[in-house]
Amino acid sequence: MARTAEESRFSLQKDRMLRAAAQCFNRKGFSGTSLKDVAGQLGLTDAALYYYVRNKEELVYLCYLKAAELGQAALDAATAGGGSAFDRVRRYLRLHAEFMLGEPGPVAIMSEIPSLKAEHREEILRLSRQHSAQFEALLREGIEDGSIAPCDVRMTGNAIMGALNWIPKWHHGDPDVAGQVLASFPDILSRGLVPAGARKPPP
Amino acid sequence: MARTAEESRFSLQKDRMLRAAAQCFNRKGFSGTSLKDVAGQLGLTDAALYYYVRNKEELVYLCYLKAAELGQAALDAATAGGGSAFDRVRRYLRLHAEFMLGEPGPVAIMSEIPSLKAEHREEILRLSRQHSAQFEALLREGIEDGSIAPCDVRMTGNAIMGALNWIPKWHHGDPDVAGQVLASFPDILSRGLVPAGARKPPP
DNA sequence: CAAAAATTTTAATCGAGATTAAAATAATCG
DNA sequence: CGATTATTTTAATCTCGATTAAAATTTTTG
Repeated sequence: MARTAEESRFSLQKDRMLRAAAQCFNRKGFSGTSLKDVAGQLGLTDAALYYYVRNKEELVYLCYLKAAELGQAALDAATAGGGSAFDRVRRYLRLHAEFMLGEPGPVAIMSEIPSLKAEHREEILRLSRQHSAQFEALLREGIEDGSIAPCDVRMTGNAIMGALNWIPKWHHGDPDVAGQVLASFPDILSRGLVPAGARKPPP
Repeated sequence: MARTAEESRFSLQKDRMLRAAAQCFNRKGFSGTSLKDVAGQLGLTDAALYYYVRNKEELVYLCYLKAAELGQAALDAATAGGGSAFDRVRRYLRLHAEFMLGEPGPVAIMSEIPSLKAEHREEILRLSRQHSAQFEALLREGIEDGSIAPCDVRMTGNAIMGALNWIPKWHHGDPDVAGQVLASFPDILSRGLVPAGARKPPP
């Protein structure tokens, strides 16, 4: 069997597992979901999961890792496009919202950080801080180029992230709602960033 | 023993218990916290909790009930003061932020809703929806009196609630940070609500 | 102080879920 | 096809935490 084929098949299965796990963790939390729950969604026995993963903790860890990866990708994609910092922020808001609405929706689990073993926790927190820092840098850039009103970037970043991260708590897979979110969140969250005087008065 | 004295002492102890429980639930989630954890914080044995509560589920339920009560109080207090709808929203933002920063911080647990038994879940969801509805009504009022820019009130409400509810995830009891939150969140979250043209241009 | 009520502890039960090892099955390769 | 590897299941173990009943302790009351 070719190594690449082997690995691709393996990671396909593993990917399904991670999606299932993330879904469960989002619904019931780390301690609240049993391996049987996750395995059940895949039509497997709980013991089968140990073929892919060393233990339950590693399962959350991998979910987080993938979440971090996707989040980073969203941030990169938004930043890459060019335009004013404000424009890039807006793109990011859209992409992040899409991300939070998406099936695997791994990010919402961020509540389960305490369940990670110290080593993994450090790594995930580092990635998370890095992500925040990058977003805050973007805001700062916007303040300098004048496309964003001066503000406490740390707090503003936290507010925006919170609004986005909270989405899975009330969006219960309803596609109509998803549409509304995508249509309105970028506006709602970027509106407060517009510098005073840059808003066009009503006609 | 006078009935009132008896009850007040009882509820005092019970209150301590609920605070401890809420704190644990926020940290480790429902399934993640053992009764021993909660009891430990009170210097009691796990079994002692059963004197105050029928079982673990009732513990979360009571936490939620208290959270709903406090949240409602904040909303009432903000609404009572009068002023434009925008002013009332701002007061609410401040009070809600204080609430989320406060010691018992019971609200963040909203993740644990699935752990409630159907009957309790219904009640809590009802209260939660009622709270949201009231806030949205306030936004709608502001749109009508012109103090708030037209928007999708449902989504705007969700965004603001999310930003507030997420606070406990990153505020780890640091009093400095608490100060920054109170100083900036009302601004940050209300800035986007200001109608176009109503913002004073820079001098 | 002694009885009654309130509060907490001890000790025991009980099931659930994580983890493991060995066995069974399925897939792939030469 | 037969051998080898990959995947999953069975069955067993083991710990932890919820729950309960009975006993002990503390508090209150008359």
